[in-house]
Amino acid sequence: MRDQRSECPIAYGLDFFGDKWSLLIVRDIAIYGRRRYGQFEAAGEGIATNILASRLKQLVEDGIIEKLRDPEHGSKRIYRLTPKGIDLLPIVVEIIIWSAKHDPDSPVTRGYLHRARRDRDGLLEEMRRNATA
Amino acid sequence: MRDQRSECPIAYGLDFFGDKWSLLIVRDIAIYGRRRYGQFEAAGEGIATNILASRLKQLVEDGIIEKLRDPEHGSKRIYRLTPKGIDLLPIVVEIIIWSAKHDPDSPVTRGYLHRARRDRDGLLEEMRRNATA
DNA sequence: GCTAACAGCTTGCAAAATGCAAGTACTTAT
DNA sequence: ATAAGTACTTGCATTTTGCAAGCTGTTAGC
Repeated sequence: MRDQRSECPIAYGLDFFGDKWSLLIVRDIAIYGRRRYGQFEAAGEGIATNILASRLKQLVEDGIIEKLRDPEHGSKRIYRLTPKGIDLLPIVVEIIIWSAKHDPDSPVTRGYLHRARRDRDGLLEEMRRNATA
Repeated sequence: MRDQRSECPIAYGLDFFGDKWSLLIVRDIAIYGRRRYGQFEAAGEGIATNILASRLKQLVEDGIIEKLRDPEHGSKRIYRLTPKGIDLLPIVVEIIIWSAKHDPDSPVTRGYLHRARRDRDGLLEEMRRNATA
């Protein structure tokens, strides 16, 4: 358990994912289907390898993702979201909605936004299925 | 406009509020009704004064909060959420829900969680009204 | 009008975090 | 046996954060 800053639930949550990279890793797994170290590294966000390794380790320790060995390739490691990590998806969706509204160049489609508002539970359910596929 | 890390909407949003302190400031204004520098400082989270000043300045520059002079007290500054900042409230609510689920000592009440799920729009509307009172 | 207190910062510097670039260890492919 | 793939670790430079003291503008009290 992290040292707690305060008893506020927002501060509590931000102690887990209040840095930039943690939610981007969750995004990579949940939205882009990336599962391996090299894929995170190659995601194009410019993360340093020591920071990536450090964040993956922290997210595993926090129970947000899990690290498995690829049975077919001994060198490869597979990262997956745990249920605790999957519970971050509503936060990810709200960030997408916020950015779509405030980024004039946002690539988010009208269809996605429509679905996020009208069928939010359905969208989240589909994301959960994709994240555990 | 910040230097953009990538075109991903999550990365875009996190460039605005991906550090710990920014969302805590939004929380202080929206949930605790704090509006002044001294109240943010005294919120008990341990923020350094130079960081607080720097974050407030950045949030103003980003259009998330606005800074007004108290007409009745020339030294005082009043910070308020802009519409862009108010649009962060759904993210704040999702963080509260996540923390309530995963923090065994969470102070979040069952009533709050019930409302967040069954009357999410109503809760958000009430928060918006409180944030602009 | 002067002084103290209030309010909101700024500054210099130390500590911590982040990132660069090279290197390491284990595994697989040839 | 060697080269390549994969996932890191390491040393060090750079950047960010935070501490503590101090500064500037305004108000309150006398």
